[in-house]
Amino acid sequence: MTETTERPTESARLLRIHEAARDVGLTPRSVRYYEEVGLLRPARRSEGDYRLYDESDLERLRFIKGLRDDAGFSLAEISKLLEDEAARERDHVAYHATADPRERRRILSDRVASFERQTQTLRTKIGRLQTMVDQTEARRKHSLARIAELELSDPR
Amino acid sequence: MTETTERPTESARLLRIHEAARDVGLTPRSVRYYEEVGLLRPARRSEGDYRLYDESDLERLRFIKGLRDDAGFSLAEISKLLEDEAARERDHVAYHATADPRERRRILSDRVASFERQTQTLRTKIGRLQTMVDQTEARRKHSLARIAELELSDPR
DNA sequence: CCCAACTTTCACGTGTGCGGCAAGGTTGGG
DNA sequence: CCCAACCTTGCCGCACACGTGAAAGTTGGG
Repeated sequence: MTETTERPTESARLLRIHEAARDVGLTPRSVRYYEEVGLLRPARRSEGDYRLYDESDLERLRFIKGLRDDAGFSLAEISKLLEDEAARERDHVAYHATADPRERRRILSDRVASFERQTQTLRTKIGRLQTMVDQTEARRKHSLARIAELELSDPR
Repeated sequence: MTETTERPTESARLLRIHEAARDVGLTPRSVRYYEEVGLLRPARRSEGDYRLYDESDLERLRFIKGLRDDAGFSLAEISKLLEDEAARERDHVAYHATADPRERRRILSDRVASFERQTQTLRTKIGRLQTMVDQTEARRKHSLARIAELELSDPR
């Protein structure tokens, strides 16, 4: 009965959809859409079924937005990355559920491997972008070389 | 009049749409679409209005494909980058149209600036991806640190 | 208790980036 | 000259990632 009303310290940190969306720079529609396609787990709901978001939800939304805007990943690709994240979450729970150091080491090793896969995905994209940068740089240097030639044949 | 028929050395290098598309790893449909949205200038046409592509067209198509697949740019963003490229082409023509060294230096300087803008666009994207890599790496190291702790409190 | 502002779900609309088909025209080897 | 294989334009369709109402319910301050 004393639990019927939420504690203000907790409920104060719960945001409704437009607040959450504004905080992370998205629209409510996008946030609902992400939930629709399974990128967000069903957020907590109010008595009247309003979606309520906490700080971890916001982090997740920022992560999604970062991948979409900055990295140019499709929601499908983001979904894959988030599955890994979810696996890490499950591992986290499993980690605290056990006291066996061997088990804990295994879980942590999985986490590390998961992080490494993620950086690999990102670095592949970086590599391809870098190739384009290199090509452009080569052309730039070619132009610079021609300028230098001109300077020689016709100094100033 | 002696120009009515094309020279075989030239026409042999002209590809029809499906050959061009296959060469660069696209579909004819995509190539036509890119033309439709203005990414490719109207390619040369045969007597019967067939699209004919030369090597520079293929380069352009590879450039587009690279930006789309590897870098994840939208066709709109690619369009911007190609406008710069077009400006460089015009400069190239202007370059050969003049013999004035001052003018030539100016044109080359513009080219260099254009290349620098392009690398800047690419590097911005790389930077954002790198931030994500760094974050992931930080979490990985955190996990590694915890593994190390475990090793200390419970060696083997 | 009222009401404006917010929310819900449902559903159709939009722009992008093509796929695929139809109805016809072109090319080029035999 | 014939015909299979290619090409043309035109148009409809589709998946993605939302935008935009509509109709109804919820919330919370006054």
